[in-house]
Amino acid sequence: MTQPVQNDLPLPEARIERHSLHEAILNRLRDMIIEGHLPPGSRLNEGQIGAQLGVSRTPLREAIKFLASEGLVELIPLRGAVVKAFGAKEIQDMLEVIRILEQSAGTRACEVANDDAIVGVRKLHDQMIDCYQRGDRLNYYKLNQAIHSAIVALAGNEALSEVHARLQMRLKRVRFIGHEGAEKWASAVSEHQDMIEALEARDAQRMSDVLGRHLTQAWIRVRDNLEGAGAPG
Amino acid sequence: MTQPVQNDLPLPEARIERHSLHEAILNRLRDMIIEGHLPPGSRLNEGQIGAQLGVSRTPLREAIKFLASEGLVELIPLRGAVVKAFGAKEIQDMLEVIRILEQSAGTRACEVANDDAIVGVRKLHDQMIDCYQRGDRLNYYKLNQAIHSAIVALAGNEALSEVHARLQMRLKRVRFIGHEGAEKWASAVSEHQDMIEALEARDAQRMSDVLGRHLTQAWIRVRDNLEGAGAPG
DNA sequence: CTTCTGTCTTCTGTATACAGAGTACTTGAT
DNA sequence: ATCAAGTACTCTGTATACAGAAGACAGAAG
Repeated sequence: MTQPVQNDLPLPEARIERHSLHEAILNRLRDMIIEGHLPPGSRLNEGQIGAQLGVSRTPLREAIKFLASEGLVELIPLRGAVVKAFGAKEIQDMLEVIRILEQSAGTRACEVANDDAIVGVRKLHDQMIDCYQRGDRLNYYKLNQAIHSAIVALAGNEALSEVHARLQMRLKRVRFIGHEGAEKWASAVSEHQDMIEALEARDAQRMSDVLGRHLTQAWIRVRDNLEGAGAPG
Repeated sequence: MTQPVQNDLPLPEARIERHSLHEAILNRLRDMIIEGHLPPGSRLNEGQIGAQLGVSRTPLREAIKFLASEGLVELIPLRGAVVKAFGAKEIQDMLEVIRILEQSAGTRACEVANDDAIVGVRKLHDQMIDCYQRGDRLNYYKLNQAIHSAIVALAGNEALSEVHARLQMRLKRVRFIGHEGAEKWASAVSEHQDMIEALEARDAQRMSDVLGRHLTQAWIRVRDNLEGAGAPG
């Protein structure tokens, strides 16, 4: 790490800025958790991960503490951190809170969102439909999350967006593994279609209803894919 | 700066366990922020605070990262952490999210809470009324928070309770300074009276209504006490 | 008097060192 | 062969050391 660096070469983006190490480690750890490289319940070996990431334990531990407050890992005294494993009940509860937040945000969005922002959501929606038709699950998934975040953002409530983002982050892994069948995917797309129409019509009641239905269905879809997902309870 | 520091950390009863240092530092820092010892916008000098608490910078920095994820402090690259200063809009937004959460929780509580738990809330309420009649503002304040947390807990949704607790934590300082006048205090008590009655009657609609009113009023009460509270925006 | 610049101090960010608890392995007895 | 106790290794938690950036200050130039 403290090698004699030759400074006449630009090294376009290889170099990690001192001040961005924390963020960099955070993102790497989140990815490792979400992508299942660090499975739920597994311990985070600081020495090993630090070596793997090329940083010492000090900033790594700080990042782990940050993740602990985010709820992605759990701190166990004298035994370090383990990747948090969510049970079915916990997942259901989180999805219910997300539902509550999105319904409120959606209702508010119909009242206060400006037209340009709604057009922005429509564009995301069209892109997502495109991914659906091409069978591009990964980008569909990403756009799906982006759309939900965007709708929440339309409400113009920073705290609401933040809380929503945090919960969505925790569920990323759970939803990441869920490869639902064709008909479930189709119904999800259909719900999204209703959603964007309600939004464009600024029909708050319909928006709230369809969001409620969508999130309830989301839970059902997740639950069915939850058999051996290492989720106790 | 490297003076022999007198260990005046908690030391509540004898020995501090190795594994509890993290929690101890966290609580101390939270207290220092909530009680205004570290005013909003001020930088956290790691050396100074570490000496004051009798710990080295390493565990202190880890606690600061944790608080950053909680939203109590803000990390500024190469400049450390500063106590987060909330503007009026941010406070209003947070209170709105709390309102949303409490209304949902209150509604659900009327459906699923068991009788004993409701009796528990009633006891807290009676204690709070007692504090009101004795003019004991500090304990009134604490019981007030406890009651709201308890009502949310009645819904039996861990994620909901956690999100609610986090937001309430952030607002602790703001509400801590708010010394409202007699008539405002009286109306708050009156709202709480409605609240407990609605809960005992398991009247979900009324519960949601009174909670909505109570939280809206809470914002008004806070706003009026927000003049020179160092809150930009 | 103002402003710019070079230097010095202070503080953050990271790495390394060390002590103690946890974990696994080995050895001995039943 | 199984189980228990002792031992050695591993890993966490904390302290200290060090490099570099930010901020403060003083002196010189305009």
